[in-house]
Amino acid sequence: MAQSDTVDRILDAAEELFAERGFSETSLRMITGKAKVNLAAVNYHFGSKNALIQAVFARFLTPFSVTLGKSFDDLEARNAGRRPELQDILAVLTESAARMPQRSDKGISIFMRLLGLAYTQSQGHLRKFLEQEYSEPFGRFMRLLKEATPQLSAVDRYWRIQFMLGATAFTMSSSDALRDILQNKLGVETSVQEIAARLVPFLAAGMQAEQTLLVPGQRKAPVA
Amino acid sequence: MAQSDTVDRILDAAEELFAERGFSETSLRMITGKAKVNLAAVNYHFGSKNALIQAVFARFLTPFSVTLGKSFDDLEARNAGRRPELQDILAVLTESAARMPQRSDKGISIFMRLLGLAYTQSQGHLRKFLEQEYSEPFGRFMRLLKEATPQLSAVDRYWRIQFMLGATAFTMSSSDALRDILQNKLGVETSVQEIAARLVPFLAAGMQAEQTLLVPGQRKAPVA
DNA sequence: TGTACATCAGTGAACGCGCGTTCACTGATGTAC
DNA sequence: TGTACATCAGTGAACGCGCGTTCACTGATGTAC
Repeated sequence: MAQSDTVDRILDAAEELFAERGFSETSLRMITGKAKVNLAAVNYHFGSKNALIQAVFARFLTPFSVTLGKSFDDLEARNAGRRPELQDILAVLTESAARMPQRSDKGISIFMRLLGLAYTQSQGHLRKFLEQEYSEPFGRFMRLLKEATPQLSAVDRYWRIQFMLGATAFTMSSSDALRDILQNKLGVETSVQEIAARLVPFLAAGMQAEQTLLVPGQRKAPVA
Repeated sequence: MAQSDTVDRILDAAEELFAERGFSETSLRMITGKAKVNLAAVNYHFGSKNALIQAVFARFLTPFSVTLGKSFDDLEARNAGRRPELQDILAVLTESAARMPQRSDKGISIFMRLLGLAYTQSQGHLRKFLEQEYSEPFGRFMRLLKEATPQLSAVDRYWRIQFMLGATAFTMSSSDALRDILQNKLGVETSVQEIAARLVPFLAAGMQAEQTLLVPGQRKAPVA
């Protein structure tokens, strides 16, 4: 081999194992075993396990954020000043994800599950890394969401975005397990694209629900 | 001390640390250190770390499922044969949670975060335990949801329930962090009750969104 | 009432194990003169 | 064209550490006779 493929083999194995088991439950010995490389190669090429985790994310998030940026450009050009529709913004996200070059047929679901895990597992270093590297496309997404939901107060919008992220990250982060259950219970096969197609209307409807009315002091826990 | 309180001290410490850091990231040494008991006491009283995790869940889930069962009885009595409203079913859940006797002011948020972690972290033994112990109230909740959404196909309902669980579990499992951000960014304080009051309309609207229309073969990933 | 024994909560120290990381080393390839 | 040196990917073995668990033991309390 003229150029080493050790780095890629490590990234491939790590990506799959992290998606399957989470970060702290995946050891370097599992990764190097699956990748058929020497244990010390991870620290040689990446420096540490944490740096490897970040490299796994960078490898798929960097091209994705480029694709996403272009899709946002298209969307804004199409709308030419009019405010974008919420459903369109969400569709841009799912379509950009689907358009990514796939390393395997499991590509999108691994990708989604990793994003879910990043949010869910308490990996401080990873959250910092993602905030630093991808604040631009994330900020742009938030700005578009704000324009598409002018009727919401800032606080309502904030929480509803969390609810959306939650439904998405959670569903995608356990999508393999969920799909298996569905297949057993209902005898239906479901692709990631189909899940996304079901998710988008759910999220859009939730975001556009009637404004939350909070009566202060209402429904406090009663004294026993 | 006539009766030992070691067991309760361990459960209190474990509950708080698990909610803060997750299961595998919390060691028995942290727990026994915080509880000010001997390291070996966990294995003496519970048998293993996994059994301790299950005991933490049993301590709050068992009384909760009793309360919830009664609230479901009330709901069905009130409706007397008519089909229950979706919003009412969800409200019963949040009110039952709020009515639980609290060990501290952090009670509900710890409780919620633990449920989120149970779903999110890959703890096979815990999932099995919860399925065995609490299948009855969970099944009842699912049946009520089905009655309240007769317009949905079984597959659509299945996925939308996953989306609801996701939004809830995710939001609750990081609610402290989210609340901190909100407080910093927007200068607003938010209680768990208020988050729940915002979440319920979001979920209800999502569940009742227009039926998903899937055109087969549409929006497949294009060949590059 | 006194003695012997059983039970049980709790303890201190150690066990073996898997972890991420380090280190001295090899062997192939490229570069300078 | 040949030799000396530098660079670099990769390796095998070991390091120290924190982990969950175990074990022999203590000391207080209860029970039987």
